[in-house]
Amino acid sequence: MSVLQPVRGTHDLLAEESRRHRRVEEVAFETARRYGFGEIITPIFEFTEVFSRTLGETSDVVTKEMYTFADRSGDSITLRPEGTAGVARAFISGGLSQHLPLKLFYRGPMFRHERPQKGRLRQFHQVGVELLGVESPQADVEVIALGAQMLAALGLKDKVRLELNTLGDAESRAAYRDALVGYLSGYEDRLSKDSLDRLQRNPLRVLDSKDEADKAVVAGAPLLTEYLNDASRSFFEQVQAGLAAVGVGAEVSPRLVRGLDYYCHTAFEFTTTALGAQGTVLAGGRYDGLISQMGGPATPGIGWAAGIERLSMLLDETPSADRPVAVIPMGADLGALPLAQRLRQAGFAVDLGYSGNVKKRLNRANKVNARAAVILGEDELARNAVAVRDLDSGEQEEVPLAVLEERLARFR
RNA sequence: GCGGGUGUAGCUCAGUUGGUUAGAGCGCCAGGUUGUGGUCCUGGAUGUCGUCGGUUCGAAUCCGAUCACUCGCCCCA
Repeated sequence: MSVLQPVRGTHDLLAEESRRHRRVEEVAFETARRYGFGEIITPIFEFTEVFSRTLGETSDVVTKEMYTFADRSGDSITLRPEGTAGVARAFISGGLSQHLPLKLFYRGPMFRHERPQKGRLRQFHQVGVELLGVESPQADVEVIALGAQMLAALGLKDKVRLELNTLGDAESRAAYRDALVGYLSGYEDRLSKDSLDRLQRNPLRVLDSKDEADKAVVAGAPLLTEYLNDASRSFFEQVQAGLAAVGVGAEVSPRLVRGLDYYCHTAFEFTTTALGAQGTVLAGGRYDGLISQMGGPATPGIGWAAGIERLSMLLDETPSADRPVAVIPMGADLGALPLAQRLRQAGFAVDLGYSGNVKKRLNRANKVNARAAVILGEDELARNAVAVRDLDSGEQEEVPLAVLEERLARFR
């Protein structure tokens, strides 16, 4: 088509799409607010190390998906690929350890240089929450319940399911990792190329392989639950019991793992089958080691992020736009502009066309789905009145200018 | 990053075995006279047929490259 195309994987959101997008954002923020979360707005770019150090040097995000560039002073800058690292950086640089526990909500664009697909973009948007400073599994329960409530408020309760797993603490995870690598190394001849690669970079990922041969090997692999120490086992049990107590249904999914290095204990995903290959709609977990790994005071944390575009696609209906009041003059110089101004200042959404006769202006009023029309005619104005027409019923009445706002109130 | 599919007006699409000025529906604009919409009738505008290059007397139709979208893989929200 035109030479002027948006950059691959980016989109303009307008009209219906933008309303769906905003609805997801607003419902998420409102739900988070009820759980005591306040908003944090961090920059959309950070020094590259903020991401490369926290996400793991070998992760896909760091090795091939970051938008990185040198700024004018030569510093390496990266457009944020996710939200947690920036929040963690803000926590440390802002000395927020004085305010624990800290409950933060964020929203905004994220950038990943991936091959676009349905529900997968290069600039996409997330809402997310982080709860910092609480070791207790109560935090995990609260954060997951918040996610579930937000999804329910969006009408998605029946479209998603919650998968839950534990990665154990560092000790359990290390022990299991060794056992798993030991087991898988015995089958290198049968594993797929992808899984041999995973074995090097992120062995737990092999558990989630879709390759049939891999699945056969994985079927006999040791289970993480066998390697959990008492503390980790107890932690996971408390999370499950807590979720049951607040009525959030979860399925334990032993093969659910996380791609990013900083996770421990709880890992969870809300998934759907409605988005093709992109099933994950909201995902997160516990990251007790992250803040200290970045050089801050040891601080536990748990959080999740959800893709706004993915949620937006699942919405059953598009929120309707405002229904304005149309101001329609039947001739020039009838004071339409001052009247529109007066109504706007009184709080009405007012549509005022720029040209055309009455017929055309009424047509336009339909197009913008106006609820009512205030029609200015010379005869009525001579009596200090205007005609107010209910555009749904077609009823019209003459209203004295002095009481216009009052009579218009029902069309708001 | 890898593999498959697609790409014609704002939108959804049609375009016969390559053959003159590329079509439909919806939408848009204008009219159906003097101050009233959503229906109806009539008329009108709009496309570098994604882009670039090649084959041919001639290409929207064939070939190549490229870009974008789309499905799957990797990975992820």
